[in-house]
Amino acid sequence: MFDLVCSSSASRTNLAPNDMLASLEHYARTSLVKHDAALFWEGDTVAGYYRVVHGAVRMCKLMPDGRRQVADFFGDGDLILVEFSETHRFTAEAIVDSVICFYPRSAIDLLVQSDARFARQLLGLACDRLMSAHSQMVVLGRKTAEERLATFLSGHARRHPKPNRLMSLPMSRIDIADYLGLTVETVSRVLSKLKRQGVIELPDIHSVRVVDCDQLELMSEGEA
Amino acid sequence: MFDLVCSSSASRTNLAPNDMLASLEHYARTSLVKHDAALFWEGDTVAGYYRVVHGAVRMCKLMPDGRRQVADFFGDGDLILVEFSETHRFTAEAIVDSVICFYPRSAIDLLVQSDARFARQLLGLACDRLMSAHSQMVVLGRKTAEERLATFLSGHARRHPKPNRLMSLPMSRIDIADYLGLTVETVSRVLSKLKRQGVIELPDIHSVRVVDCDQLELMSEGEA
DNA sequence: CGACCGTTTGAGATCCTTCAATACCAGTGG
DNA sequence: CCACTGGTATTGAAGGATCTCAAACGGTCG
Repeated sequence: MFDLVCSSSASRTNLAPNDMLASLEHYARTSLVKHDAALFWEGDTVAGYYRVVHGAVRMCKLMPDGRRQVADFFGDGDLILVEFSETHRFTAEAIVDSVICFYPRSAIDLLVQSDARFARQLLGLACDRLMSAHSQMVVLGRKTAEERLATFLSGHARRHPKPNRLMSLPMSRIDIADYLGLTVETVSRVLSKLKRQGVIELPDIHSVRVVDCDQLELMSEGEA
Repeated sequence: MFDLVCSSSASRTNLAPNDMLASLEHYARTSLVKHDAALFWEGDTVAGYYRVVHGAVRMCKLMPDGRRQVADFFGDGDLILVEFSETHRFTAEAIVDSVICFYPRSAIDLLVQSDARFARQLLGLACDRLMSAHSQMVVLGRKTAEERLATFLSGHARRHPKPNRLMSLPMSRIDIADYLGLTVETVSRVLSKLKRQGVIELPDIHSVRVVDCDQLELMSEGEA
């Protein structure tokens, strides 16, 4: 399984987590996390940091009455950047069976303290994530259901460019709904509408083919 | 005016920006930014970093049709952490006449590269902000108008504890609306309702007294 | 004073949610 | 092989929270 640790390539950011974490591989422990199992729960003590070697992870928060918000999705190669606080403020769960690499907190902290270049790279990663988070606020605060789905799909297409424009959506409709601040029904309705309009195709439940990428981009900003 | 640079104390985070930036004061330039004037615009080249010495700043994004989302507010002492990208992805504007300190990018970059401790502190700041951003996603994606206002007010009260619970809201109702993903009218209506219920008082347009803090906290999670 | 701008309040419209029914698919056991 | 079952997804109809449009209010500044 260890060879999987260095197998990923497509990162969400321009940074290379593999380079960045190369000096940590000595301390890393890789494990398999089953579908819907948690990497950690909100309230848990921060024991270390996780990287998705292969699979998919959602980071979410639950309100007392059960309402849920998915703050972010992580795919192959992504480092789950957590706060420097004592306890986790969010729950991380595997969307599908995933290979997860764990780095003890002490190792990361030591490296951050001693290696300015490493700290710089982590900082860059954190700033990129912060920017993405702020962009997502525009989605949640100001966009219509159709614009939200268009933003989600075109963003996904941009991050995971595929030869035939067929990309996989490992997460369920509920996950998408909770990520976009909508209900499952609305997500389903809008996807059906986009399909009817010929903007996308839905070969199977976890696949989307973006037929008209430009149109999708326009829709994502309400310019269609 | 230079003495103002070191005057602030109440930070949003547990880090001390003043300590952190002490070694940068040599390169810093302080200036006055008028009410509603921009520190920088979306699309501008990132020339450096800004810190609010005294005053208040909003960071926001505009959609093509004029819809606006305020991603964050910055108060006395806050460092406006920007991405390491070439251009600004958001616009920063002064909410009131503000004293703003500017640090050239080269100086910060150099320090980040050379001083692991400094980089570590910036990283901590970035992670804190990231966490706040994720929390705001819950607000924007899943909370009702009443819960949003309650969250905003109790969060503000927690960050700016005042002896008589009288805190200032320098931003306009529109700013609050654009921060919470609501309309001005809804913000106004909910504030009136909270006032009627005796949870808050509104001595003047830019002041709020939190009468029942516990109730507000409960309301912010939909447990009232 | 009077114009202006931001805020508050009211009434009707709308988009999304809620509730409900149906469809679909994989797995299981007869 | 097929019926059964549980879970997820889709589709429909009705309701509701928030938005939109509109008017009144209130403070500020010339």
